[in-house]
Amino acid sequence: MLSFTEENYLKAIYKIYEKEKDVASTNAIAERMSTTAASVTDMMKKLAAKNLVIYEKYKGTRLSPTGHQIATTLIRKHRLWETFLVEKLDFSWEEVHIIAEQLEHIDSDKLIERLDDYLDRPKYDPHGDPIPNAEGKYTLREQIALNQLYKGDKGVLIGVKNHDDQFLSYLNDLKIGLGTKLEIIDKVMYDKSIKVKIDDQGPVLLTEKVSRNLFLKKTNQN
Amino acid sequence: MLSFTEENYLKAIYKIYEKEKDVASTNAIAERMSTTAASVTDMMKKLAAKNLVIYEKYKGTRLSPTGHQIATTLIRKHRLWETFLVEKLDFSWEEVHIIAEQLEHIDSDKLIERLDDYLDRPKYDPHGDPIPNAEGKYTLREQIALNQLYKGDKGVLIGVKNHDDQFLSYLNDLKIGLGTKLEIIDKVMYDKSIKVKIDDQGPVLLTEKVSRNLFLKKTNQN
DNA sequence: AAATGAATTTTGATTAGCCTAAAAATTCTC
DNA sequence: GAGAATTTTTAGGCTAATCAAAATTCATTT
Repeated sequence: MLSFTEENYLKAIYKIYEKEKDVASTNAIAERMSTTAASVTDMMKKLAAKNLVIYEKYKGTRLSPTGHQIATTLIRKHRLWETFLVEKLDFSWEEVHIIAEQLEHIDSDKLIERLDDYLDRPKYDPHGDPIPNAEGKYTLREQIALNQLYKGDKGVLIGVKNHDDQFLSYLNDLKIGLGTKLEIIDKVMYDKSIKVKIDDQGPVLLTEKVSRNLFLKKTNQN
Repeated sequence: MLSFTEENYLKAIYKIYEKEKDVASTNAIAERMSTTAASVTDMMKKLAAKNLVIYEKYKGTRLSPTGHQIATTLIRKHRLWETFLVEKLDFSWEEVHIIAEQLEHIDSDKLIERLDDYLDRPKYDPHGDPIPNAEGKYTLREQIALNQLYKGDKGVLIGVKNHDDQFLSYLNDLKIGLGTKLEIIDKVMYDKSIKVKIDDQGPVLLTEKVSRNLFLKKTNQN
């Protein structure tokens, strides 16, 4: 049985690996866990002794197959719970992360599978992130960030890169959510801001910082 | 913020108090928590320092108003989650306790209230136990143990005293659950066993050990 | 009121997770 | 490739929660 803390370390390593596609450095793990490098070194030794990670002094840490399995299960649980909170309990997408951080540690295989069934085996969570299946596999969709599109392009929002409270609330204010149709009216070269039409509403100006964090499925050809 | 462990201590004290209507002795708490009296003494000092319990050396421990509030909230959460697991995820009543022991520690007021709404504000959990409301109040029903009834009496099962896996599974086998109609066909004075008709099925013999643990609402007068 | 036995507390240790400060290894820079 | 800067590890210590064993207090009996 793993502790809450050990599980969180494995998840942190997984997340770093997802981005870097390389070993997770001690400092990177420390930053993600809001702790010190010294604590990370201690924990890596412990997890290595349990064969959950492959740790090489001064080189960094990778997940072992077992560690990887545990990490993807945590992601699966997290995203299923987020889906439950939004779909069934009517939470909004910026509220669910904190609660799911707790729920993901509930230990019951049967519970996860029943929850998955109850939600009709969803493939994506309320932020558009893929939900791994029981084997840890998930399917990525073809998606492109809004700032990569051109004037005249149209698309539907299928995911967000940033899961920040503030960012998501800002999108709520703009009435932008998953499934929202967006069309690029104009791009301002000077500051890379983009004027978009939102679900047939009047046009709105989005800064590059925002448009970079919106993933669309293109609905026009070219 | 309380730890998982501190919360469990408060719940243990509450449960002892529910039964004994008196102070909870150090040994009684130790037994419920499967720990030693020494550990309990340490913890009582800590909880007393936080004003969650009233602890008097060598005398025993009672809950403070704050401690009582926390304990009933835990019971509330536990019973709501059990209800969720049975009603929505189709678990059976003997499986839910272990999982709810974990879920009850999830910290989010909004989550509890949303869950309560989602379940249509149930008053009783899958074992027939009352669910405290947000203020910690609950309503007891008029109920009587099956072994207190007489030949010819009829009733509906509205609760069970024992929550043991084995006991509940045995009831499942007999097709006895909450809402099941029972009628006393005969009482054997010698061993206090009772012959009952179950929901219009053929009669079955129940030992006193079983009948003592079944709470009914009487449906005949006399 | 002393003695006995049970209940409870104190004492001294252990483990997990974390920290700071110092030392060591690695990487960068010129 | 030597020295500087950065990263990582080691060393030593702290706190929370636990335990076994010893000491204390309480309750009861004689």
